[in-house]
Amino acid sequence: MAIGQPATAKGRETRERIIRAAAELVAERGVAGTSLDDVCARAHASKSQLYHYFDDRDDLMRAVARAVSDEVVDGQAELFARLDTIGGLRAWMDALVILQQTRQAKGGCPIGSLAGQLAEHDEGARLELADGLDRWETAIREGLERMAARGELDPGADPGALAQNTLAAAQGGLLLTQVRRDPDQLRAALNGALNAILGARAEGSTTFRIHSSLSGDDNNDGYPGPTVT
Amino acid sequence: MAIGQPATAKGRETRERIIRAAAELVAERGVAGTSLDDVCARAHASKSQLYHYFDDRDDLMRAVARAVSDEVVDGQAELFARLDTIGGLRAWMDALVILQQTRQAKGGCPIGSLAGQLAEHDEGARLELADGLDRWETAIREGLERMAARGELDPGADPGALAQNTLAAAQGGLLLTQVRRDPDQLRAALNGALNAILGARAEGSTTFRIHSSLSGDDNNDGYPGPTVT
DNA sequence: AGGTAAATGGACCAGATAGTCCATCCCGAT
DNA sequence: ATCGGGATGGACTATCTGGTCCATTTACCT
Repeated sequence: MAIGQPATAKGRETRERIIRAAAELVAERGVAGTSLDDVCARAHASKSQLYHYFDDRDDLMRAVARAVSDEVVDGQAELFARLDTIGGLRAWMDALVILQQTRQAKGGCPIGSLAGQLAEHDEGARLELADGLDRWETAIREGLERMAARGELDPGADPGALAQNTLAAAQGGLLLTQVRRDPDQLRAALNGALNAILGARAEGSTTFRIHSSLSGDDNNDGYPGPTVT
Repeated sequence: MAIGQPATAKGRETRERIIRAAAELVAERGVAGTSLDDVCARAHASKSQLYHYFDDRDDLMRAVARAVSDEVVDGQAELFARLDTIGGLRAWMDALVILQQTRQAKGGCPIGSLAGQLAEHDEGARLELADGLDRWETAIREGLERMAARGELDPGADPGALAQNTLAAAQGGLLLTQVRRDPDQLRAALNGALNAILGARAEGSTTFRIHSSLSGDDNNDGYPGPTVT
């Protein structure tokens, strides 16, 4: 049985180093392509250290799932804080698209990608990833709720449903982006989610056209996309 | 080097049997959890047969990716044929949700799931999966185009964008369904996509409320979901 | 300082796995 | 029938990988 949490500062450092190395390798080569020997080598650690802090391979991958979830969610914290305005929503979406562009559409969403590799194999890992998605969706929902509290959303609008929808669009868009190696797939999907939110704005808050195309550039309420190439 | 296509009927049969066995095992245990010995055992074949028809493991997995793509797309053919009406769209979405319910939300989309496991590892497999998604999206787009041709969609509506959006919603919804073990996630995501299509209907074709909630049951144009439990 | 628990080094093992090899068998064409 | 190539059987190997073990060192507390 492995130690729960390291007792010393040095121990915590080693544990973290191992998780980080494992997460990097998993991102590069996938779960299956990552061996414990590889992890040890990159972390400058020995097998005994790895098994001192983790029960087995699955336990390590669970820790990786948690670390990845934390990184994805925490990494968007500043953007999440501004999700209570249309501009903030656009900024968040832009950031996601730009990130995919810089990554050349490789890898997809770290959480979504791990899901396909771990969800059916290890229940604990599945729950870690579900927790990450929950925190993500919660951030979106709370932003929309703040908009609603300011009266900017139609009273009949459901921030929870809109947030769920937006997260699904992000995940689906990221998957299409990964498989097609085309960041535009994410942009288009998020565009659709944004239009759903725009359609739920309170009447009179801003004028907009009802039957607008989802992607037409002549649509003021459409999502023009980031300008980075 | 492996034979391209088997020369005899018996050979074709064997090759197919191997692919089917591999696809089944991959669906059950994932790519990483499937060994070639397992595949041989289930296919009642020997190693020499496997290596007679495939170059190596990656080559086999590429064939699996193609077979899975075909199965997913061909398996929806009858539903695809009716995607040119709102009722047909609903029927297709219902079928997807019901399928997830019967599978207890396990596995997600076969194509999407394979994507996370193969896309970054093997370019050929990625292309096979991309092709499957393309055929899927094409089916949706052509349905919407038939609606547009009948004048049931707003002239400004973009069937291509709506189809892309719908596919992204399906994939995102399937991923959320898998991670959260909740088929409702798919229903909600498809609901959003359907609302986008409903919003693009030609004016006057049917009355509908503009600022409707995405999931409210009091919304006649919303997507009530299948009644199966 | 000294003792105790935590942390580390690294050899070692058993099982699994991808891939090889060659002898044999089957079947259709001549 | 027979002959040649495709199809098959299945043993074999080299390597990799998860996991174990124990001796040794280091860090923390009193």
